[in-house]
Amino acid sequence: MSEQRRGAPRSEAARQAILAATAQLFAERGYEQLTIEGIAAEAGVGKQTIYRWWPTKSALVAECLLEGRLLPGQLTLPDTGDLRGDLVGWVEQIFALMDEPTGRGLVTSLVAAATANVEIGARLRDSLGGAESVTTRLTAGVAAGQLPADAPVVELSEALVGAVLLKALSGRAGQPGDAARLVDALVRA
Amino acid sequence: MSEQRRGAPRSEAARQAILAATAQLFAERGYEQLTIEGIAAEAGVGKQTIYRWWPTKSALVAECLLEGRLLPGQLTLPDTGDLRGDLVGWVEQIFALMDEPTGRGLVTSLVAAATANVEIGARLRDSLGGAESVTTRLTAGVAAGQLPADAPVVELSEALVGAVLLKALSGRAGQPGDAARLVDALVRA
Amino acid sequence: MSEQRRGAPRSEAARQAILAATAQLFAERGYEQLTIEGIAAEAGVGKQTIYRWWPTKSALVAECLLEGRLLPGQLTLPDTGDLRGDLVGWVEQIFALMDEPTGRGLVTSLVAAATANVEIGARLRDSLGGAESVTTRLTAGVAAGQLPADAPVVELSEALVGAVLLKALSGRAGQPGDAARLVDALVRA
Amino acid sequence: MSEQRRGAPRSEAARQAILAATAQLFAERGYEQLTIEGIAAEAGVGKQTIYRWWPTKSALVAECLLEGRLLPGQLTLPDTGDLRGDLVGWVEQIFALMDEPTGRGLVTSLVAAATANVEIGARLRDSLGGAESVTTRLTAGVAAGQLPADAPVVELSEALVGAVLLKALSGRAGQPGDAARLVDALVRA
DNA sequence: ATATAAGCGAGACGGTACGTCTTGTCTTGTC
DNA sequence: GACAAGACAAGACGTACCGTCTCGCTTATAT
Repeated sequence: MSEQRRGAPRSEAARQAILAATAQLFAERGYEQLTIEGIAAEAGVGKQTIYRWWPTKSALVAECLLEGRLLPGQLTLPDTGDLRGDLVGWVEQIFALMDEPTGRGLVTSLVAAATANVEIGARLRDSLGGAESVTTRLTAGVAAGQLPADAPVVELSEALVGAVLLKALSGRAGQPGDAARLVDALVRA
Repeated sequence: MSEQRRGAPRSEAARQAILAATAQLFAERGYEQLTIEGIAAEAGVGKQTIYRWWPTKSALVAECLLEGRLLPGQLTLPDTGDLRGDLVGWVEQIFALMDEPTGRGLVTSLVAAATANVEIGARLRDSLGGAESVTTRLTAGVAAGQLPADAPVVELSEALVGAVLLKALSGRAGQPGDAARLVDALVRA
Repeated sequence: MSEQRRGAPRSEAARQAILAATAQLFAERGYEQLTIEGIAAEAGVGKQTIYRWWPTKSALVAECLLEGRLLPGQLTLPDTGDLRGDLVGWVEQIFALMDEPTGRGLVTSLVAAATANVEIGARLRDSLGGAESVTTRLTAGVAAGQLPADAPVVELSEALVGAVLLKALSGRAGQPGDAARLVDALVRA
Repeated sequence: MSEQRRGAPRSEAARQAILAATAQLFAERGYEQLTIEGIAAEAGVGKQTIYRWWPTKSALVAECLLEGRLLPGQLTLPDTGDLRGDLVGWVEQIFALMDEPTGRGLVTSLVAAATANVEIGARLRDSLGGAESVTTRLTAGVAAGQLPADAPVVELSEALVGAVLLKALSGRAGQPGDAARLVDALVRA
């Protein structure tokens, strides 16, 4: 029954090397400077091996993002019970990240990647905030009575993440008090 | 007294031709596919004339944006007295624009340009919303008593524009009702 | 044991097309007007394919010269037994060639190429005269008793070829009797 | 009667600066690397001032050569009474010059210039040897009875200079004894 | 066992665009 | 009107990558 494929199976070692090289070069140089040839050389792999499995540079970056190889892990939004404090802390973390040149490059590179690939955009929204962390946290806030029962959690989290991205793009991060003011504007009593 | 420059002055004709060609090719092909060589050819200009006055492709795009050559003019946010209605209509216009492939390309291209150049980012925030239209409209709403006197107009307008951009990036525009829900989430009574 | 090369082997078709294009454009326009870009276009080849195998324009021309693609074939120095007659005839042929604009361009272009590349100079000396034809002919003359046994054949042939080149450079070819006078000055008695 | 020209007369200072700059850059970089822009910059002169008076780079070089700004002055062929010794010494001087990289560059650059401009070729033949020095010296030798009365002085001097040039082009200068052998081959008792 | 396929590293290939350099012409204001 | 300065259209330079295409291995079924 099973029409079994012949020939060598895909090399997992090559796949790992490619994704690792992509993540490293992305971090070092950013999305624009990322080249397939550079990745192939760094990974010790033929270019064809990349083109065989990923149609575009952006697809490759999307897979890295999905595997969590691009974003630092500590950006998680905690739940200490203090909704406002948690949100402000999280936004401040992101602003601090964007104040280092490294961090701003990371965020703009991710956004650049997102402009090239809707899937990266969706992924980025989810992993930066969207469904996963912010929405969850807001929903918890509703359950805890810190937000009205009918609070539009999805819209609020998109607005929060969007405002952060916009600040990243326009290089406006970092003013002390910004984070608190933004959170208060969206999640006020 | 007068620091007198010598040599031929900058050619305004060349400058106009270059900006016009940039705007046209940007609209036709987007930021990524935009090439200095293509612009020079389209404008009937030597490449050096471009490099003499603009250091990068992104600076050239920034100047086009500043001169209003990239964004359709009809995106202005009106003031009919009905704050909520005005905002919802404006967001719906943007969502409608992004539903056409042309429009989404335009917005993502602008964002891509913004990732390459902070000035473009700032400009984009201002011209899409930021200070200029949305903030003004919200301030008018405060004056009209439709918003509390202490409403954080700057933060709210950044959140609104940011949410719109985020939807553009993640390809999520267009669900009917989205615009209204977003506006209500931010500017509720 | 065998140092095995990997990757696609060099394309002989591309090599032939490049050399043919070089020879054609050299004949049409001369060495100075020869451009790598023009050769690539004429040959239907990427520029990099030229740069991959030849370091400079002059190296490319040297290879064409080595393969006999630049000089007309009929310039051979015959051996009819009449040493003086053979030499005079050969010099007259060259002077006649240089009287046409094409011919003078060819020779000055070859010399221009030689100034850029010692190898071309050596090649040119050999193929125009030096070791190959004139020396051989003079040696035959020695054997036939038309020249003294200790005649400095190498120096004489260099002097003959040198004098011809010098006339080519100074545009002095073509006076009837010049060829005979030159040969007599060198190979008298 | 005299149609009097109006306006400023040609600036001799500019002319001198241009020729001096040309000679210097020619010596530093050679004919191929010589650029009108470089000369103008070095001379502190507008490009147009060069184009106004010289049609081409080669005409400019020709004028330098004519004014003796390109060749070292010590290359004169002396007349000590010893014809063979004078000639051998002169050829050895030239060979020695060509053994330094500077010297070979100088000669090949002059030849390159000659390929671009017949006038330079004629000038070069004359100033390196032709009419001026070698022919004169050989004529003196005839008068002194060191050469037969009917010796073809013009042809011999062209052959001598030509052989030297050919050696320069093919990079063959410098073997000790070469100079003597060459002179003996042409001017034997 | 022996075909038959596919994957792989390597790298040549036809292209496109880069950013720089130079050409020869032109346009200023100064002398 | 010559001059220094320098903008301009044109186009070649040599480099970097693109995405495709051979090569000669090295695995894996499938016969």
